[in-house]
Amino acid sequence: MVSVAGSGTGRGSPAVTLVQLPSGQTVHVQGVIQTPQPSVIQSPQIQTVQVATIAETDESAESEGVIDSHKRREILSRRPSYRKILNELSSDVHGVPKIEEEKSEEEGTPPNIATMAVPTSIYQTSTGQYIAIAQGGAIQISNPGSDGVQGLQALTMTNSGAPPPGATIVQYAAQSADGTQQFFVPGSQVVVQDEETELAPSHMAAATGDMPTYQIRAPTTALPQGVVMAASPGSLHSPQQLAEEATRKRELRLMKNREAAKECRRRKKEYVKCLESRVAVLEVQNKKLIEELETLKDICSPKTD
DNA sequence: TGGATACTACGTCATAAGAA
DNA sequence: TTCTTATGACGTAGTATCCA
Repeated sequence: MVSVAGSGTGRGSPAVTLVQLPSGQTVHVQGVIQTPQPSVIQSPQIQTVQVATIAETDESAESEGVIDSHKRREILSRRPSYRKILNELSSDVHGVPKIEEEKSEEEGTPPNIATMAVPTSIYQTSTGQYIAIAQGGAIQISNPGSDGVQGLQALTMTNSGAPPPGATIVQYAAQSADGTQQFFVPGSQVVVQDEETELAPSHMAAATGDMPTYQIRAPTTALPQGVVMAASPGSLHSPQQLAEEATRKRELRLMKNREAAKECRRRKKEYVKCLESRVAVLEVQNKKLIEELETLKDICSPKTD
């Protein structure tokens, strides 16, 4: 018979178990699990209730037909965020990385992702792209339908070189540009994609490859066909302008939400990866514990020849 | 080879949670 | 209180895999 008395099971300190052998000898055994860890699968009780509710509603939906989607949404949306769960886990358990906050992501921008400054104006081109003019003058282009890395592109204003008088060469860091594109920026200027890159200074063309160039010009008398001119904020009078402003706001909101959703999915993937690695660690620990148990059994019940 | 199914990524909507 | 952000849910499209 082996009696086991737990001690030192406080958080952060390795658990030392006092094992009393049949011979009266006591052995201090240090477990491989260093802290009492909550299960990664552990979730607030409400989540379990929700799962049950989902199954129930699904069944009832089959039998009764249509269910109240609002009610279901209300039930489903009570789940705490995975980031919160993981970060709480991280604060409890050493070794579980926290999901990075937005701040840290801004500090360390991935090389392929353009810096996203807070835009002051957002415009939509005739091809459906969004042009965000940041306060610093940076122009960002977002392609709807493309992913976050390729969809958000930064334009670098390069006034250096030898642009034509009154024109600013804009480097368009697009990975693919199909067709001629034209769009406007505030200040009654027009951004026009050059048909040939020859307009760009040769040193710039060499540095950017086949990158198309854009010029910001004073608008000509006639607007080019297919160009969507966004209304300047702050000068709205007619109902049509108000409607346009509302549309613009909606597009901006959608664009922000689109990016947020992408980011959210990225974090969720990260979260799932963390859980998976945690499971792997726990499985190893479990294995070790089983081995430890076998060893103790061998010690406690020596073979009688 | 073509249809069925599964998987993945995306965009949008609704809403909880937090910030201002 | 209002605004912004984060995220679950849902529908859709593209792609991969399986099977007759």
